[in-house]
Amino acid sequence: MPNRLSPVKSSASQSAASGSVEEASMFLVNQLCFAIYSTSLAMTKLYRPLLSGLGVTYPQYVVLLALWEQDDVTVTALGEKVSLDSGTLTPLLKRLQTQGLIERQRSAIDERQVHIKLTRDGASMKKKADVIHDQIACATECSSAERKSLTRALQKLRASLLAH
Amino acid sequence: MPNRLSPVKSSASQSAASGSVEEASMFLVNQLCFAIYSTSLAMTKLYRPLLSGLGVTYPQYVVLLALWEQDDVTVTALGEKVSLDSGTLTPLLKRLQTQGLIERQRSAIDERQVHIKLTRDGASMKKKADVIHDQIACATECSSAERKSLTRALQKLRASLLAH
DNA sequence: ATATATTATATTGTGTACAATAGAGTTGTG
DNA sequence: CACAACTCTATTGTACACAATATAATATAT
Repeated sequence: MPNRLSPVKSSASQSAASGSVEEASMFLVNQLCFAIYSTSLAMTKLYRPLLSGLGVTYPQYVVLLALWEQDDVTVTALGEKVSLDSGTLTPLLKRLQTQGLIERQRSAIDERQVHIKLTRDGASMKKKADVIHDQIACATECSSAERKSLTRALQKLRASLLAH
Repeated sequence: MPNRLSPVKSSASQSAASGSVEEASMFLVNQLCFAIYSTSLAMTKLYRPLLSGLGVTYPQYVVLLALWEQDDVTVTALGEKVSLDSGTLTPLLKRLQTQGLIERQRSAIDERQVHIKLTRDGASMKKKADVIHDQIACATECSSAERKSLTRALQKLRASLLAH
């Protein structure tokens, strides 16, 4: 059911790039922000089939990466590391818990805090994830030096964006 | 109500970076994919307050950018340009229509197609958006050449990712 | 000690993303 | 023409993201 749309004669061609185009930088595809946005989408799209074998999404994988690096952290500490707030993390962590990859334990010392710990399954998943890391690195068709350089440029950009 | 969490003594410190870390590239913050992901989040976070003045989100703004460049396009053509499918675009376009920024007209020639056209309001919003574009460019703290170089590197990376 | 402020996590509501599917419309082939 | 294959958009269901808010616990100030 194509909801309430008055049919009309379709006029194919139309205007292009109206207004003062100082140069190509005004075009959508040449905007830095769109490049970041669309590359991020492409990246998660590539990860999806690889991670589905582990039963996790890319954001969940990022949380696991953080935990493999430092286990037994609070939700807030984890959120700072992966750059997500409780509104995103709480349901995400519940899903990881349901899958038996992590445990959530409220601290007895400060009962506001919830400590996140890897289970045996969650910890052992690291080995399989290392393979995926290599597959993605290969798909980038970048040398290690290129990846490192691009990563540093993005880190610098991100810091500038967060400062404003 | 902190749902069913058995309280325990909190043990603050713990292991770090177990396993064979060839070098710093294994750390989350030094991974290219996380840099893209987190920079994309930081970017939309910076856009949000600026775009809220126009009453649109960043993805909606991207769609408008595409339409300012080429008006009267089908949903599929728009989707290819902004890299989104109908599952995302259909509800997004309905919101833009509700706000009176676009019109959706089913083609009489090929009734499968829906043509998206800017309204007067939608077209005139471009001027305000140009100001935002400049503000964001400023926040990047990058020179025009740096932005261009980074954009090109991301375009190349995205093409590689999409090819796999 | 008690009121106040602050902190940590959870909840609610809106808006993406996208896989999978549906369904109407069009095209190609015999 | 019949009819299968294909195209285009919409729908459904799951999972982020995040602002705003809620709630309980802790810290601070008086």
